[in-house]
Amino acid sequence: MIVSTYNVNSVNARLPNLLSWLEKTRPDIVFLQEIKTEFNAFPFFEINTAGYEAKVYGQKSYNGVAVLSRHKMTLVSEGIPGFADENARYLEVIVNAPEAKIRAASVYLPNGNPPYNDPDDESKFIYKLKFMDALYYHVQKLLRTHEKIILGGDFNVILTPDDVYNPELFKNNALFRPSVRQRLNALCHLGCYDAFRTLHPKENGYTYWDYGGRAYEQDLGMRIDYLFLSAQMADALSGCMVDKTPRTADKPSDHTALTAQFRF
DNA sequence: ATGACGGTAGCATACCGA
Repeated sequence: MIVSTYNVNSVNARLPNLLSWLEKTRPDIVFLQEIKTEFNAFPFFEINTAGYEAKVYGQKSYNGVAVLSRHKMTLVSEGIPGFADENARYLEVIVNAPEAKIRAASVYLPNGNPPYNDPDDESKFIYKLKFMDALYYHVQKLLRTHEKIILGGDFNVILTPDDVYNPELFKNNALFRPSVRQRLNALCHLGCYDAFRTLHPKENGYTYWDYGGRAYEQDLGMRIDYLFLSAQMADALSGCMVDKTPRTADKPSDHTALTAQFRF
């Protein structure tokens, strides 16, 4: 079984890129973030034709998450249960694959940096911390089920200095500040296994490169997209890789896909 | 600290992003 996460930076702007990658990779489950469209404008026809069912938690212009699956799935929750959020950032489903029943969630954490015109405004950062706290308590509950669980998405957190090209530059950035790193570490310590880092302790594993300044060509990137596994899911993990093909294709997202393989 | 760059809304330019 193949599971991927991909921040597409608009599913409609990325549709040819996404479809050719789906055809080539044939993942069983895909988590999408920043689809930047409401439910009614999601390209259901093209995705269904490619062989995928889609669950969509959309939003106009900003945010929006989806799960694609080649197997039957049922909706569990739009948004983190118990957390009032005006933005579409969390979508949880159950995928009934022939080899396993899997609880799966697409996650898009807030960025948290202040607007450029008001660098002292901490409100977005506070929202990020609250979102992370809500996610922590929800995942704590999920893990008590002892199910096969996978959370995938853009977590907007650089976990360690090895996960960014120049940690000094990001010292005060909302992606790297101690309070968000501490919170993502706490999530890991609940029993969420970082699929990529578990199998690749040395590789940088970057999943995002800025559009500008030839950042991709110089590998000036960061690792902010993750696949987190419950122990029951991690037991089946057989591979994990950053798939750079969608980032190298025409009209790329600024992120690329992260893919894991499982054998049950 | 600031701008490059790209996407959306909507028609000029503002907002968002990592």
